[in-house]
Amino acid sequence: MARENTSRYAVLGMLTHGAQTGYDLKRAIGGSVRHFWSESYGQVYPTLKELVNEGLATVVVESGNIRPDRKVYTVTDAGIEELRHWLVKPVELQPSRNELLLKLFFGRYVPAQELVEVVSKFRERWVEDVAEWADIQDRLRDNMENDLDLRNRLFTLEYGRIVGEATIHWADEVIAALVGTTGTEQESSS
Amino acid sequence: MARENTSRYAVLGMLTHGAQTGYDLKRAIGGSVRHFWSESYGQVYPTLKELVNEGLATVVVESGNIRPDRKVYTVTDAGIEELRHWLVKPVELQPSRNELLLKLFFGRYVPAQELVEVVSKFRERWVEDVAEWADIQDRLRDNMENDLDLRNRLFTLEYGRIVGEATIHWADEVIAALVGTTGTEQESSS
DNA sequence: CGTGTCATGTAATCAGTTACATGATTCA
DNA sequence: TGAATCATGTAACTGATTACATGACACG
Repeated sequence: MARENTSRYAVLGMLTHGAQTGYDLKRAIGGSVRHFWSESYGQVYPTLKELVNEGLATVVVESGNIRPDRKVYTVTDAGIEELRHWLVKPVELQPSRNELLLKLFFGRYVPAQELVEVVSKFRERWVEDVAEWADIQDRLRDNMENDLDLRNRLFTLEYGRIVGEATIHWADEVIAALVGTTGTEQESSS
Repeated sequence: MARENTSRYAVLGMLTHGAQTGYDLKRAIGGSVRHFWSESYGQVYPTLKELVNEGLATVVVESGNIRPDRKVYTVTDAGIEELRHWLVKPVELQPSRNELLLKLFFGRYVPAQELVEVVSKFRERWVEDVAEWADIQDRLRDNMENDLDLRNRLFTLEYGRIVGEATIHWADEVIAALVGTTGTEQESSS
């Protein structure tokens, strides 16, 4: 089964959202979509080359005056079509690997107190993330550029908020339950 | 930075939870932890070999009477120690790639109606999953084997329920917002 | 008699990160 | 003067999946 190379679409999409160079692209991905996507240079540059080979983008080299040659990429109509085609395909079920849950599952090998600490740290990270996203959400709404991109972007931020709060809530429950059993002896030798 | 080879711990952990052979292990992972973990044979067999090389497990070949040689693995004390060591380490922040959010983010290139469909399918899958996990949760609680493993396992199922419900709730909001704008023209040509 | 289960594994390939390599310019 | 930013890329490696290869037995 063709494993879906989603990086292609992330790159293609960001090009339609104003990014022009590989460097640009990487920064843009580290910006507005960083809470749900990431790419490395080792992925971005080869992908751009491929897109050009396949006619989904064109490149113009801006050499001369400034620093290293700047390669400015532009999406072609075929590129937009490719993006559209991907957009309407139902999402693949994500690989679903959750390391924290795996640790909890095998949790009997350490004292409850240790589990509490691991879950607490996990919780703290979510608290920070949710706060950050809520912040971006507020600033975006103030900007009041009332277009489709804004609406869609708010959806993604809202996801972070809702799912994040649920995660925090779950962590609270788990911590409470574990603290309730502290003192209860965990199996501590094989 | 050492990328954390979590498969090792999944394999190690499942060995402590009753799995004995590679085949076993794969099935066990496809069972009780399938909603948050998965492994392929191509990962399981080499990992088992490594664990033995590192003294974290031992293997006894059961040849003779039955079909192909059955290789029965057992975790050593060092293996349990290794598992413990991993358990108390804070979880790495997950790569966080969410394809659905990426699609929403680039959503302006397709009509709102199409987005509604993509989100709806995503939602449906979560509804099924949550129902399934709630089911397992109920059955487990009835079994009433009141040990630590049960408690920890219920935590993982509870995660699925809470986060799943939040996800469904979010999807409802998004769908409602999108349906509210159907008819509003999306940009449909570059 | 064919399908499913038990049971092993490897080779090819893919997706992705990290580290390396280079180098000018700008700003504190 | 030294760090940050702009800007390119490649090579090595890792983690993981998929497809392939083999084969016997049990059950309907």
